[in-house]
Amino acid sequence: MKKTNPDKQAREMLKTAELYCTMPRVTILKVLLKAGGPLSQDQIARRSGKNRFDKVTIYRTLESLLKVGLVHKAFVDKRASHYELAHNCTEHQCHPHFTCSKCGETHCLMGISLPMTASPYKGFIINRQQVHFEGLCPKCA
Amino acid sequence: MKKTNPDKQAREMLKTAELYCTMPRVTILKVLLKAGGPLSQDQIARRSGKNRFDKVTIYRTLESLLKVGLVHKAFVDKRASHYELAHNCTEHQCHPHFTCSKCGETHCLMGISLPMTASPYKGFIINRQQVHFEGLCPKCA
DNA sequence: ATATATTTGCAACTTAGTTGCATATTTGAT
DNA sequence: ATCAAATATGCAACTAAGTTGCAAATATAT
Repeated sequence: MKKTNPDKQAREMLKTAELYCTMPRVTILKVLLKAGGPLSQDQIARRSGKNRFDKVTIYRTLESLLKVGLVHKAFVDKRASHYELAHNCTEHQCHPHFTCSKCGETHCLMGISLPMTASPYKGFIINRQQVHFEGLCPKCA
Repeated sequence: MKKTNPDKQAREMLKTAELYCTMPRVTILKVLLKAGGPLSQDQIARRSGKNRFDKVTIYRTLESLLKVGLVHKAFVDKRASHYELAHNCTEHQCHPHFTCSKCGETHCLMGISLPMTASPYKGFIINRQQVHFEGLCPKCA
């Protein structure tokens, strides 16, 4: 198992997606890689360290990453969208998320299989599905 | 099957819940009864007819109805929470929702059974689950 | 009818997210 | 390495959902 170099990895993701390789983009990708779960604009900003990007930049970066499919909008909590890397997700179906109502942390439930995509409710065409759980995580239970 | 009187029905719901029976509450309940699906504050306001309540009143009314369990927060779309009557929903589990990405309408998928509540992901206690679909409704397909 | 408990509406605020535009950075060609 | 064209950034100003404090209005029980 080779030592992963997040910086290199981020740059390669951008190059493959044919996006300009800029500092905000590299940094934000690294933050998301490290987090391993969904983050809001605000969380990303606070985890970007010395690189204090304008929130507009973060939003626009996330939009670019969304457009090329590197990132997903995972869910909305407290009026804020949370974004995560699209690893392991098809464009139609992502894993469920679990938000702890005590500590506020969100976890990705990768092992659980999703219900359907296969329930053609008379004429409805499902393009995306989202499953969100709320409760207590192991630490807070 | 007796003719339903929404006004009476709304008042009875409030009385049963031991809430003051005020005009905003009755009206908002009637709007929700008629809609049969989730509505945002804005949508409720526009469907309240001549009774133009302040948005603060609508939010506070919804909060009261939430507290006594008459109403659910169904999902968030375009940064706005959508509320619906808690008919047919336990406090833990509601039916899935389907939002059409073309016309924006949201439908309740009552027939579909939900996946789990029964997948104890090592230590996570699930208190609520939400399933949301996006795609094209029959009219827009 | 009236006192008490509760609700309403206004104004002012908070915060996520957006838009226009001038400046700065990336990139590819030379 | 240099430079022009393409693209991204940051600022300021804005939009819109939702919240808070408080005085005035309304519902309820007696």
